Amino acid sequence: MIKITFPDGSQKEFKKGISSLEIAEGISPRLAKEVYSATVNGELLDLARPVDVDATIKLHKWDDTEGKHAFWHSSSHLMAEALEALYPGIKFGIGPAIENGFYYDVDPGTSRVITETDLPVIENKMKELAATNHAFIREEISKKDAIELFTKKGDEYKTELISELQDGTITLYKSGSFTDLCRGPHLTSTEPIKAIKLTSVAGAYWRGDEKRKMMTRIYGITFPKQKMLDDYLVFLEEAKKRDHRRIGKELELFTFSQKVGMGLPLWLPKGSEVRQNLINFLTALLKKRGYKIVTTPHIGNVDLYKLSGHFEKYGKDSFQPISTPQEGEQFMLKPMNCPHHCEIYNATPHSYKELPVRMAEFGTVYRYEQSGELHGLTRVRSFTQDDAHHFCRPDQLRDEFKNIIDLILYVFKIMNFNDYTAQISLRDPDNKEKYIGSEENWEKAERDIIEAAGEKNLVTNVVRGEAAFYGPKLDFMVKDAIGRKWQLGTIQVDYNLPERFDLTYNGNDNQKHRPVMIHRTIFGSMERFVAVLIENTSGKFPLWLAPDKAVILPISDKFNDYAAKVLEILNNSDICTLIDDRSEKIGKKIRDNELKRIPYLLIIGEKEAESGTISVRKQGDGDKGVMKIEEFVNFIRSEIKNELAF
RNA sequence: GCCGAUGUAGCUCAGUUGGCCAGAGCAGCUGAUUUGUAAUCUGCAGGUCGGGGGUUCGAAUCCCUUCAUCGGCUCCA
Repeated sequence: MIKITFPDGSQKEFKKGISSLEIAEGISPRLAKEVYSATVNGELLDLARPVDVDATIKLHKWDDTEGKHAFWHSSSHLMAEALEALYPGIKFGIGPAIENGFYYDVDPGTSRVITETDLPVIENKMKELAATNHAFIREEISKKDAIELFTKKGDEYKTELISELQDGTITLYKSGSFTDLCRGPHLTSTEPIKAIKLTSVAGAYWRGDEKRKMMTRIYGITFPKQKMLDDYLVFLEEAKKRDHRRIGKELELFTFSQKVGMGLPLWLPKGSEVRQNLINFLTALLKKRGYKIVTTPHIGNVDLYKLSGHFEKYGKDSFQPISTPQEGEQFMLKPMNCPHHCEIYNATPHSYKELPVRMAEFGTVYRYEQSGELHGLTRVRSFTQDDAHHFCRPDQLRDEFKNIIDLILYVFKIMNFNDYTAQISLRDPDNKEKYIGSEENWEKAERDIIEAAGEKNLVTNVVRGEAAFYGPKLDFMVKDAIGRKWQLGTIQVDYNLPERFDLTYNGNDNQKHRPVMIHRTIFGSMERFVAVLIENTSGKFPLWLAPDKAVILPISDKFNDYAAKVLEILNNSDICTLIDDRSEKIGKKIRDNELKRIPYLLIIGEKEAESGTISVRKQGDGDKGVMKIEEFVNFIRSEIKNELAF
């Protein structure tokens, strides 16, 4: 007998060699039906695997990531089986489960193209195969046999993958007529897969290398119940309505022009208002926290970027240098603000007593992003960073770092961004030559970041190989409407630029010392931040950010005079207000202005004109009753104050 | 940049296998109406069917090319 310990601490004895599935059945047959994989002694396994020793076990249902992953991973094999049936000779790359569903990278062979119109056919084949309810069978295989098997099959992608695996760790999974190289775990059978939707098809380089073959990637998602798929599709439809590109157009916030150039956003008046509100908000915050605001030009001499190292690394992929009438003189559109800020630091001598120097700028930068990569306001070629650089003594680094974390979290709280993730990006330990700076400095910087985040109780995931070339960083990501993650705030330690620009301060020993530099943004860029804000609020900005706070709706033309008077009072009280004096019925005016997401609708008719009041309706929330004009002014002011108070 | 898809009025979309002057709703402008909490009615105006080239008696529709957009990949200082 073996002893099994469950997550709640309870223990039970079972026969040696029992499977997780049988254990689940022993608890309840219903549970057994809902379980998709199990973690046994820390190892994620198929339900069918026998348990031979005393173990702690956790059974994974749909609600666990592990459960979903087994479900979707098996679905991806099911799709592969369908593809093999429909496209004989098709070759397979990798087919993992992802955050929402799964994909498989395939090579249909020359002269065969899979497009979206083919997806329903593949979907139907999958349903047909799923209905036959065949099992996923695990099999261990030697490296030699595995290579032989896939060589025979003619699948060079699989043989390439196998060649990099260690002998003795290679497993195959068979389902129906399809055999795949796979680590697992998988469902016991295709039986639970009830609802199937293939969502899109896209190109993807084999192993992410743009020099290698472009595979066809087919995305799909499956569920154990049709209702869950229907709900998911409705969610996607709803999310589309929150797309910032669509709302930006609807609410006249920003636009793009082919004549101006792709990826170069044009901020319309209302969008500019939102943007300016954000800038004013953050500027006030920065001044309180000891930042000094600076301003630098949009261009810089090429030599500046040669000195900083950016030219060597990114010069080829940037907007190309601008030549001047002067022979040999070249300027670049600035792709970042740091070199300019370094030179500002260098303009005056610094004592250890005045450090840290905190230098901030809403700096517009230009980066030549690849054309296929541009996306609304989230990925553009010109954008304004809420950039800042902290120049500090090494002993101040940790505290500076923690202060910035505080600031970012404070701003996210005001913005109601609750669903963010924090990622610590470190060097790729196997590729250290990719980075500049000394080993010693890198190690210290990485340690400082990890410890500062720890001291702030920040939940982070650590990713190796994602660091900037000059230093490690801590990034804050917020999701858009359909769950794509975008990096907003970032804090980056840099021991490199201070060396290159020979930045110094006088220590208490009257010797020159090297400051540490921290790069940081909170919004990331005004463009990306506004985009994410739009998608998170579906364009219903909080009152303090809204470009127009209220709109006056006279019930008929007879009250236009009184409406004009109210308008003047409100605008004079710094409450940006519009008037809708069209000869339309009040219902129509309400509808139109509700759709414009103006926070307050002020309805004015005979009663209001006589008593000097307004009837207040809150956007999305209906009638709020009658108020004196002064009362409303104070109400709006206190609302805004509340929104910004934490 | 790469793979695939898409491009018709300011916006959202119709336009059967190529065939008479390319349609609708919303928005806009007219005029009527003077309205009490999510759509009043009338009339008008709006398009070189992304651009260029070709096939054809005839192209929004077929072919080539180019530009842009969308979904991904790669990249992201």
